[in-house]
Order: sequence, then structure tokens, then C-alpha cells
Amino acid sequence: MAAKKKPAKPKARTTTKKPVKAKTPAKAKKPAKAKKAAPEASQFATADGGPWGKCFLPRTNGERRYWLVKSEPETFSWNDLLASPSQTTRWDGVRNFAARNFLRDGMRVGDPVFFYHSSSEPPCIVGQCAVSHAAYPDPTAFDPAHPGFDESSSPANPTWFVVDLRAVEPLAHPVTLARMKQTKALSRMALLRIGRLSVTPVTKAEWDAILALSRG
DNA sequence: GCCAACGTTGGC
DNA sequence: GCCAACGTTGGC
Repeated sequence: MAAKKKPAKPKARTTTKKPVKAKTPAKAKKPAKAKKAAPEASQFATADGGPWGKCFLPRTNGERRYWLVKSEPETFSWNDLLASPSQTTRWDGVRNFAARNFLRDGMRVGDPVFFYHSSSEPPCIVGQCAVSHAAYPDPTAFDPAHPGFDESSSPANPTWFVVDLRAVEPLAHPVTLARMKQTKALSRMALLRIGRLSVTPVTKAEWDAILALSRG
């Protein structure tokens, strides 16, 4: 996600939907085609959860997990988040099962989340936010007039979910994708391995490495 | 604008 | 269940 939106198509961006559009982090939705049943996606749906299966394991008391959401700034930027009421937005528009699973089954209130600008020059992480409300059904999927409409999702049996994200603080210096690619400690980062996913997990070590880059 | 990496769809 | 065609994302 977070990618909120972009120009004309709905992307899934994120959040907000409010006045503007909603973008979503990631993918966009597609205009409704009718999908049918909904396969659970691939590499993330393996029995052991795939390479990022730990994201879904039970937590120890007070354990935090770290995430990254993407948004195209033309659709929904970090500044748009800051300008939102309570600097909080609903991260809607996620229409990818792997991203949905991280969002719905992995994220918990209080988890730190990096905010990444995709399709920007340069693509980079620009801020930190936090999960302020755990997953709930994405209302944009229920609205036939919304580009994120998906007839496979209903209130009784929702396919797509959102979380609420609240801004915490901008990075002192944005950390570009190019810089992340040059950083050894980030070589296994989900963002770099599956670049098209709008919601990805970040390890504590990766989180700290990125913050260190943002200060330097 | 190109293209790589994937997800989705649908025939078989 | 396989696979080819197609669509989307998003970096470059």
C-alpha cells in the first residue's frame, strides 16, 4: 500500500479516502472485475508462511513488529498524511493477497511503519507512522461506485481489509531505494525482494539500519 | 517508454 | 493442474 494513488487509476493506496481518493498502498484495484473466488497467494501462503511466516506467529508480551507501506505521492503523500485529521488515515485500496495478509494478520496496534514514496524521484522512505487501529474490512470494496469495488467482498465475508495509520515523524533525511540497495544489512529486505508489494514486513535490524541511514 | 517480475484468467 | 496470454506495478 501505500501507495496511495496515482493518477488515474485507483491504486490501492492507501488510505485515505477521504477527500481525495484513496489510495492504497499498493495495488490498485482494479476495477472491478468480478473475481471469483480469490486464491490466496502464493509464496506467502505456503504452509510455513514462506520466508516471512514469522510475521504471523503469536507474539510475546509487548513485542512489536515493523512494516513498510508504499504510496505514490501523487495519490497520497506523507504531507497528505500530516494534513489528515489527527494525522491519521485509513489505509485502503490494498488488493493483493500477500499484502492483505501482512496487513490483516500481521499488523497490530502500535507497530511502527515506514512510509515509502513509490514512483517518485527518487523513490524513498520519507517518514515513520504507526498502526493506530487494527484491521477491519475495507469499505471501498463494498461501494460499486468506487474504483476499489470488488464484488467478491461483502460485509458478511470481507475479502479486503484496511488499518489506520497515524504519522509519527518524518525521517531527518529520506532514505532512497538506491541507498537501501547499496546497504548490505538490507540485502534481504522484503521491499528489495518483492518490490511490487505494497505492504511488507521489516525486521528490527532493517528498521534500525534505515533509521541510521536517515540520520546520516 | 521500456521492461522485469508477478498475479490473474481461462482454455485445455 | 498446467500453461499461455494478459494486466499491473514500479524502477529505470
